[in-house]
Amino acid sequence: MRQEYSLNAKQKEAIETLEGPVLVIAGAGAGKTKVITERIKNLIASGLDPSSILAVTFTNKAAGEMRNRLNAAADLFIGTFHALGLLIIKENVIRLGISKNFSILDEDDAIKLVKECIVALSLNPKEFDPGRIKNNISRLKNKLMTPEKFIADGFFAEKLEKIWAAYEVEKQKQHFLDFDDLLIKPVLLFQNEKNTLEKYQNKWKYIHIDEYQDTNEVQYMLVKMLAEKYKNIMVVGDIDQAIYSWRGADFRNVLNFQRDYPGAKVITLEENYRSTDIILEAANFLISNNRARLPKNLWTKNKGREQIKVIFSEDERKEAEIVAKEVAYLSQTVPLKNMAMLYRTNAQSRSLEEALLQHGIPYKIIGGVRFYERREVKDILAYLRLIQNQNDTISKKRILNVPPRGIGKAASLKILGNFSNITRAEKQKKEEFELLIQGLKQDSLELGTHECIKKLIKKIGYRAYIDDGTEKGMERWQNIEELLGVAKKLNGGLSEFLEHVALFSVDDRYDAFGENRVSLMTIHTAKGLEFEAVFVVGLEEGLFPHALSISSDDVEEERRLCYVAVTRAKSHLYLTLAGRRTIFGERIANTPSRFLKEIPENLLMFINKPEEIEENIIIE
DNA sequence: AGTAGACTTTTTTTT
DNA sequence: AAAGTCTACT
Repeated sequence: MRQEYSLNAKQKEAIETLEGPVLVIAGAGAGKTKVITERIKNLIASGLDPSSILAVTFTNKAAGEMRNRLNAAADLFIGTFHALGLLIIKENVIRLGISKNFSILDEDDAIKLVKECIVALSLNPKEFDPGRIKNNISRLKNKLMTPEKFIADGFFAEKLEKIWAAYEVEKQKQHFLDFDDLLIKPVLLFQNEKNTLEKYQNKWKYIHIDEYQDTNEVQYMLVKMLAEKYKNIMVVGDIDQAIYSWRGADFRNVLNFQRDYPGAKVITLEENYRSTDIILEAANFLISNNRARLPKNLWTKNKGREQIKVIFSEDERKEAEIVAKEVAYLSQTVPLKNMAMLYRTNAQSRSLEEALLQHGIPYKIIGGVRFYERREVKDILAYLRLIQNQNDTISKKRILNVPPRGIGKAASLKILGNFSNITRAEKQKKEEFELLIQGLKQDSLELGTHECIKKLIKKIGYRAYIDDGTEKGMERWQNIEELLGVAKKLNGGLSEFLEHVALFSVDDRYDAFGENRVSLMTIHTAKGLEFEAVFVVGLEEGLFPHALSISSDDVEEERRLCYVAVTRAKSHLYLTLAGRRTIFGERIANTPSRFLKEIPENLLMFINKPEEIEENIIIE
């Protein structure tokens, strides 16, 4: 992905400004990663101790790429906000009153815990959807709100507060931190202990923040605190690529940078080194429909040879079929690994996959049902979490009878401590289970994680349990083998392994130089990547922009998402749409996305365009 | 305690 | 349409 070109004047200015606050506004493909890495190189070349440099990225993938470009050796922190938070927490567990054996709750388990709290409060989980409640809690936490400070107005808010309070208590009891805690705890620590904050301020004197438009309030606070003393901070961002507001991100942080850091130098990078002029012009027209933005006009020296192809098809199957055929055709000149199919929702990958299989085109899905969330993987991880943190009842509950060892619902409740009328047989089962965990704990102290997991699988007979000879069973076993592979590669202790599993997701495995396959992923996942040929599928009202964003009046974020999608393409761009689509097993007729109409027709080449696209609704 | 079949939910995006 | 959850029966 490295761009081989000499630096332009603006880029030079950015990488040669080594002191003070700097805001770099960098459009898509303008070389922002290059600016950060080159500036870090300059800092090190000027004699600065690398360990006083901090670089925070939005994804692990971006962090990995940055580290590659810095030729690995340099000893500095490059990582996500969550990894940074975890580092600070681990160095201050005692001050924070957190058990050393804490575990990180993944989103799944966090929602489970919320559900338990809802049930414990005698509320109906159907009325108070655990996932939605968890979202609400998360949004509030990311604004540094607490259940105590929260002023509940109205029935729902009152219940929310109760559930939230119970959730926090339960987390404390079971030695859990959720993703939000990884950011909040350091901020609270710094607010309460100025000398601790100062220690970190003195440690990280030169701070770099990537994707600043996607920082939320806690992240913003954390950065502000760390940068306050020396004010050597470079943030890089692009408001037009802000696509995480639903997660609490606030692109106004970019707009406020000059207010927060008076005298900040502002550098705007507008020359794009990625796409053709045709693709860029389309992107510029599209995004100019947004009101909330800073005027910016990306330009390029790349002359495009082909228009953007807009392909209409009857339904999602035909859409996938055409896309697969086009990929096969393109593959004569463009390697598969330089092509990507991008979609709004994960569910769309299915039809694409089927068509690719039929055509025998190798592909890989990035993201989707995430690896660490697969049932068999979670089972094994639950054992490991319980070994590490005996207070973790979420994991205990999960594996008490997995594989089946005669502990049913009733016995399970008693063993988890809710009842005292335990029978002799149940008591024995309980003791056997405890013995098993103790034994495994001993193994984990004596063996490396890889060996430890192998022994665990053997002891509980897990392979026989999941690998039943069917194709699915084989696949499950393969996932376990992959997990073993991760453990072997990491070659560290159990807690290190569990941390890795908690903070790194599958998309981190994406490798631009790896196997020759087409990539399939959501547009969110594609942020920061680039491909010779890009297929953006499903450009229909209701899907993209998504119906939920239309009803909540947030189409501008969808448009930014479309802008991100379009600007991933270097030379070939395809926009496809279907007249009807199966959603929830129901055939739905769709009209073309408004985004298509926002691109001037002279940049487009229509294929299979129906006579009257507006009246493309057919009653079946 | 374990399972087959009914019933329900899913699909917005994720560190 | 498919996967997950619940229920009632063995």
